[in-house]
Amino acid sequence: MTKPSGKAADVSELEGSLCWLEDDVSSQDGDDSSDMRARYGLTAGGPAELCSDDVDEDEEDDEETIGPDGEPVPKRRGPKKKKMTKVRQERFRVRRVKANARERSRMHGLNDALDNLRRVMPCYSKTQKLSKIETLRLARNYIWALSEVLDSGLSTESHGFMDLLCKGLSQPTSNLVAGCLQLGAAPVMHGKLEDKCGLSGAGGGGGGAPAGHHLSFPSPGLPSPPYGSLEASHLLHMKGFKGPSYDNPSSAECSGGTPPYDGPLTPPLSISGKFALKQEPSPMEGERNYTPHAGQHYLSSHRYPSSAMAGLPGHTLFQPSRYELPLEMTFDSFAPSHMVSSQMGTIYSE
DNA sequence: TAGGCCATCTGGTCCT
DNA sequence: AGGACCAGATGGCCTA
Repeated sequence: MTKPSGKAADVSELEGSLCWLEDDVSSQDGDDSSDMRARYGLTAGGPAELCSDDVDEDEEDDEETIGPDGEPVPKRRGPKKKKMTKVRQERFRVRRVKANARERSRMHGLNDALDNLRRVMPCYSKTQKLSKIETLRLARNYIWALSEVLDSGLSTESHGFMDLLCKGLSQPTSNLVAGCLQLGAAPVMHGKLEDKCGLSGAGGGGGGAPAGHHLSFPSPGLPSPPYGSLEASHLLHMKGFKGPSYDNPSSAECSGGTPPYDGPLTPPLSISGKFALKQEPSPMEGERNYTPHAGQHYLSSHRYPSSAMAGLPGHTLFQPSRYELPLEMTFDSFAPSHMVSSQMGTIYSE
């Protein structure tokens, strides 16, 4: 998956040449070092400069330098930089390599989380992946739209719902989303559940869609597929579908697609809290006031349809929490294959 | 071919 | 000292 990076190759070759070979480079006629600095964006204030200090240090040692006017120049303040010995060079190189590996790993983790987020978006397609930025935008819109459904009774079949979903998205993404909503969901459910659980029926596993479950959105006159697919398991919540018990632990084995969250047990879910605290202006602000309850409704609606939830005995809403859920955990928990997660048991208290 | 998207490397900063 | 996080730079790939 990792494609070879020309720069990486270059850098690996150059590794060590910018700094610890400064002596050699600077002694040559050509301006190789400045070329390399320019090419890789190293500034005079950067490490190359530090290397120069090292070089100077070698020359100056501990003596005070003499300025051009013959007056002694005071020694530079701060900790004296150590000479770049071979051992230090090697140690630096090893450290850099390790740091690169960590950074790669970190970014992979970030991308995994983003992938998990993509999977719970209303349009998920393995072939046509949403870009990172569009995924985040759509996720925000999706949460917003669902909260509208619960708070304002906005119909998931209305233009307004789709408008909310597509707000701020690029035209291709908007088309994708609209196309998904247009197509309905049943086939997708199959694909996803089969992927993760080897199930062939839409009713198995976490939640399941009723046979023939279909959303019919007004045709916006969009271009033809290929589009991604509407995630049926999301919409069935919106439509009040009451599937099999999500508390059934035996269904939890379907959650193999995503690594389990190793962190502390779910704190009181706080999406609402996060929304309540949000400061940045949004394109949707001014259209409605976002209340902490919206997020709670959202959470609840993913576990139980709102209509069913209303009848739950003694269910209580959670207080907004200072905790923030890791993104991948938050959405994993809502993913169809994770709806049976035991963590979800923390949503309600009786 | 330009532009968008992405992966990777890198140095800086903060924290433990 | 070392790890996590971040942002900038760079080059590759893909598509209109």
